[in-house]
Amino acid sequence: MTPSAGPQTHLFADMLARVRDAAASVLGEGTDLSRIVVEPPRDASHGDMATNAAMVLAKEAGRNPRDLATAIAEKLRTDTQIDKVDIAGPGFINLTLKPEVWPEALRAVLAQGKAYGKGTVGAGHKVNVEYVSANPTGPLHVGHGRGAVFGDALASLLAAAGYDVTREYYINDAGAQVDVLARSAFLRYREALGEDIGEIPEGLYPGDYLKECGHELVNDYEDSLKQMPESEWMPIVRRRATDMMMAEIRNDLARLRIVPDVFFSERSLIEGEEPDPFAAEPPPARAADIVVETIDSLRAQGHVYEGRLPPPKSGNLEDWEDREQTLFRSTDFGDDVDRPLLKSDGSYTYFATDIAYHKSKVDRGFADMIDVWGADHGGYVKRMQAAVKAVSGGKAVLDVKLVQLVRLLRNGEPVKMSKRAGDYITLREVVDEVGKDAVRFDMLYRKNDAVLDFDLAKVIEQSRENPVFYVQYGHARGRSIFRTVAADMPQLDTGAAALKAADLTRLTDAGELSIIRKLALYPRMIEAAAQAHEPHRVAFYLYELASEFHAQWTRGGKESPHLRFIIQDDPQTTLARLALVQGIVTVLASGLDLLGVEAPDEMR
RNA sequence: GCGCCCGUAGCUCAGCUGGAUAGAGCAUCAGACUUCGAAUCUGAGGGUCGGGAGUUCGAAUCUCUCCGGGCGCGCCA
Repeated sequence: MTPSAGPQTHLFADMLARVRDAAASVLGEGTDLSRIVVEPPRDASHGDMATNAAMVLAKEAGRNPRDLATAIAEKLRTDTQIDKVDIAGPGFINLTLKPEVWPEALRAVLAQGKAYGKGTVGAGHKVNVEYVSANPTGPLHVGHGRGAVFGDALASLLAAAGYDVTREYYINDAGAQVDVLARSAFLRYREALGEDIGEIPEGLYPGDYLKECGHELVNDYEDSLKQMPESEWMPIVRRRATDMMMAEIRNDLARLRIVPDVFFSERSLIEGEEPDPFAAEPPPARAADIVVETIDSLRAQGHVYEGRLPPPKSGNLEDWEDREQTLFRSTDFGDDVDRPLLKSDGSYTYFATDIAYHKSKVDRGFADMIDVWGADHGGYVKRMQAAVKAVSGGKAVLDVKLVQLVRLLRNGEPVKMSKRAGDYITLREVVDEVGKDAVRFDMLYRKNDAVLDFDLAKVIEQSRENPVFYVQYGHARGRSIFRTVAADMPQLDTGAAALKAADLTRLTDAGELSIIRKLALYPRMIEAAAQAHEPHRVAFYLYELASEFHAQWTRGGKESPHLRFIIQDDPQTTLARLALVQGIVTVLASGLDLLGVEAPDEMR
């Protein structure tokens, strides 16, 4: 196996396999090797890679770590790709690879191009990533944007790791809130007919965004809706209003380069309406009420019963009424209390339809599903995971990623917002103001469970220190080298084939070798970030790679001109260094693409 | 009261599923542009990883317990 054997493997995975073989040959087959890790050492002077194999296996083997390390090291010393094996500290095995490994690692980047870093850990696994899933009752705000960006980048990351990914948006179009939306739209419809509607009553949506909907209803129905009782116009107006809102939301998402594969309507679970109003192909016929079906099936398995719940602990008992109701036995699956499926008026709780929805994911073949929710839904996680267990017979796993709230600031001052008053900053406004790339990168440059301060002024004014421009500048700078060399050394062939054939052993500078090591780490980073469901790792990796590149660039200043990437009278060295730059540019572009951020050729 | 999340440099945050001497950016101070792009780089100072106990070869990371902050706790979604 060589490092360039293809996307199935990479330097670290390859070495991990070798270390496991060595460990197995010392301790015998059947040893648990799963905890062994091969990673870059903290300190480069320790070598190229380090493994904890001896320390992890010592206890089970009943040997002391240093002795075991000695035995494993002995095996590794025979490996053709390993130059030096040292034992250090409590039993680390430090590996120094043969010098020729690194040129090959860089050549693998050049050979694979955009495919470099793509892995296969997810091969054969379908994953459903559900994100945003906002009520279609108003424009998206910045908090929705964070969930959307996070979910989208996570989906891209999983796809890069080989998973078969579906990006899904669950339209909450069945609750009381969309009825409120419809009444609000109906008011705008009357307004469009010339009626003086005065102040928007308390409890309805006051935003101007429904005025257009009112006009459209007049165009299509004239004043006929006005003659109908609410029960008749409600379905018409509701459908029109939610469709319009969803069109707006899709537009907002598209501006962030977010395009879900599936829009799944909650109402479709209940009424058998089209589940995806935007589907290219008509949906398959459905049973009239999938929620009933789901509950019945759970009841048949003994997971649903009629019973009573203790009063809620929130202190607010005003509306509390002790009564027998239909409950899901979620405590059998790890939840704290059993959860109601029906409201007192007989309609489904949100949870009930959500169970049916997640069952549909199971039915569609997803054993892995990820939901991206706002942090205020944290109390909902256990019951949903319980439901997924019940509905899949324990075969499916739901991971819920909670996205913390976004504090919108301008020059450090909180931006005042009130949804009730209808005066809040929309996601679209923010994207228009600071740009898609800054929004996306900023939101991905943090863990999902950390509160995010998003300062509109700083994102623009401090653009010089903004990480997104730092990384993009790295890419543009790399591309500019190729423009320069084309002008200064027109006789030099810098095509892909020439770069691949370059004499990469000329890359001997410590900075150059460090960059190659960083590039070699990329596939491992993708794999780990995908398995941990942590797209922010990609952003940090890119920042570090750009940083090493910027540093290497500046080293070739007037103190050490021999370290420049372009050496006019040395075409061979120039070519080798251009190959390195190409590797950097390739990985930067690839990583930025995962984050949905552009990789510009220039940014003057 | 219970559950979940968070607490790391003055500020904003990483810390690669338990590894070696805890790292970046901003801010502060001192430096590098007749340069392949200075939207860049080099260096310095700055830490009881909220406190305490435990688990083990080894803890910012796992367990317990306090402290402090956030979210949630039928018929909102």
